[in-house]
Amino acid sequence: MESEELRNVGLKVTTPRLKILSLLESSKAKHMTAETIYRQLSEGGEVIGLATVYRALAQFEAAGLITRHQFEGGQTVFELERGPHHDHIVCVRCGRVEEFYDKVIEDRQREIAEKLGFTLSDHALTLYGECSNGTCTAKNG
Amino acid sequence: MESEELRNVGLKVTTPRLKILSLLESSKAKHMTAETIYRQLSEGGEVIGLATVYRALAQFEAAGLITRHQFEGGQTVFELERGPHHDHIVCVRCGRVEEFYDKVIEDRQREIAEKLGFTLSDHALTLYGECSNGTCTAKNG
DNA sequence: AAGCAGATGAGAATGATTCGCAAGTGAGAA
DNA sequence: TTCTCACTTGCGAATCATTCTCATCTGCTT
Ligand SMILES: [Zn+2]
Ligand SMILES: [Zn+2]
Ligand SMILES: [Zn+2]
Ligand SMILES: [Zn+2]
Repeated sequence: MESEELRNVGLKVTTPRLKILSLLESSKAKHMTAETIYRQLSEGGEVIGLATVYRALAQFEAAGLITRHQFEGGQTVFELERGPHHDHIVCVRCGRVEEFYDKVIEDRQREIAEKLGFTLSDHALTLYGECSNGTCTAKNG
Repeated sequence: MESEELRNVGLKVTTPRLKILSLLESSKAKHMTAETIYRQLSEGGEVIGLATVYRALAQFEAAGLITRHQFEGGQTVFELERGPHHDHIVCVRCGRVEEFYDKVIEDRQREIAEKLGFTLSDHALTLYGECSNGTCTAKNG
């Protein structure tokens, strides 16, 4: 249950937090903006403030429950931290986001950091391109 | 001369553009924010608007003269597009930025994009970590 | 049931970036 | 050189996303 997740990371179990966490878990869209979460909850009849959504997301992130991504040209999106680490490739035409994991790249990053005298703590890798015509759902031709 | 660069990319040669380009070329800091550029030019006695700086940077980027980077937790920074492509590693304590290029990673990205049915057009890779105590200039201990 | 630290909603405040517009200025034409 | 005009610029207003303020509310503990 989501209540457990919140308790486990030391967050008080409140209605707004539960609703946000539930939405993230049930949504078909893996990557959501604060606005989207706010809107969907509001449309669902919930009385919740945008500020609360931002606050909750920040806390969830700090607690390691979710991760934040900043794709260029778009707003910050959040996704549940489930399953193994992965990076993203974004279609610059339709916005579709695919995930991938590449051990070679992951290992290389660590080696590079070490070589440069850094203790690697995180990384952000996002590829940009156009998805194949068959799958691209871009608005204009 | 900078005038040439501007002409070559089809931009009219104007004082503001020349000043901004010159600053980018002469500055010891490779990565600068629009604000920094604006402030340094203003302190140098130039009469220039912040909006003009943003406009010029956007045009320079579109023309391929500079590249834009968005390191997490910081403002957008710009750097002259000179020399070969490279990615960055940023110290989360002192903010120091080092550059690196890794062929293995670059090649891998292309393969991944292809496998996923994307035509790769760009990518953003930034590593985060702490640089060695000897070189880190973090404010607090 | 009572008490309190922490949480929330609403709206104001921020900070970065973009817009709108009247005035200014390159660069080719005359 | 001067004329023209589309392109530029400075300035302030406007946006947009995100954060802050604060009075009110709500989970837990006792
Ligand atoms: Zn993802
Ligand atoms: Zn697409
Ligand atoms: Zn660089
Ligand atoms: Zn450092």
